[in-house]
Amino acid sequence: MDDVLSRVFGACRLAGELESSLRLSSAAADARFLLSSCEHVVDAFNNAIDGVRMLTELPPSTTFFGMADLSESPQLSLEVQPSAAAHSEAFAGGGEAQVAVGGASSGRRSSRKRKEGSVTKTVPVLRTGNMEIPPDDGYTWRKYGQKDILDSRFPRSYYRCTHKNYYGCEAKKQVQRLDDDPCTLEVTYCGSHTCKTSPTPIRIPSLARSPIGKDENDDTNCHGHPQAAPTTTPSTSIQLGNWFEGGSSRQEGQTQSGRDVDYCPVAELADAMFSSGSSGSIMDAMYLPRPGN
DNA sequence: GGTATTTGACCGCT
DNA sequence: AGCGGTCAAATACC
Repeated sequence: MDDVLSRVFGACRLAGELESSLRLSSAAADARFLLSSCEHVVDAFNNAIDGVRMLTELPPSTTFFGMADLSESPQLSLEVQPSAAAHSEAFAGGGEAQVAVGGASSGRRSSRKRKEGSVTKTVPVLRTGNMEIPPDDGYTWRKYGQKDILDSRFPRSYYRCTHKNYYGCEAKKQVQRLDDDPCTLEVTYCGSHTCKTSPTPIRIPSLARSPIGKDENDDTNCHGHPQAAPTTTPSTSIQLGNWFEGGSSRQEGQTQSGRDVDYCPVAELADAMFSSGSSGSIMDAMYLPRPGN
């Protein structure tokens, strides 16, 4: 119950902070920012609604409240099936996106192994100069595979949560560039981030080879954004910072000097302020159409 | 030296 | 049998 209330309060706070930021900054003139900000608020409320539904044992919502209108936008549409955990992840990064859960987002791929509860989200590739930056989803990912897909010009990349070994986090995602729109990525999230809910890491000595000194006393988790867990909610100004960047500040590997970093609020703030993005290198390889394609 | 990425091989599902 | 997903050795990077 507390968790549900926290979600509600968190959503209210997000809305209030959005209002404040719009009053205080020139962000109001930025349509992109407005869109992603509104999405974030809607997401927070829907997360709360799902929590309430679970409490009342009503069937989970099949559509996000208010999203029907948004779905008419060419920039954003949603198609959701039950899975509160999964959909909360899909929204971790905000930004314009299309979301579908349980597969069949495009109907193009059979995705036979796509699990129930998976969330498919299409996100635009952000361009910064010559670089194409995938939007940040707020988590840290480690690439574990790449595969040529039968009817796709571009390979599909497979990522798992960087903290899999340490927290036993089973979250995974697949990233693939769309054939018909190379400027768009289709990101499929599978599994939930246990690393975000577990205050204490799962100690598997043989597996926990990640920076022990850093993680050992680190009660933070692998994500920098609040999901619906207000107890670890960083300041919204940080989130807004990421939104301003199109959420591109962090992506695969959340690296600093090439290594995974569990960031503290200060580092996060600095990151948000200075757009210290490190993404791109991994995805670049994926984005480049292979010769012959 | 430690960690992340790449990539060929393997496994299981359809 | 073909394909998608994952593993793990090799390699790259810091």
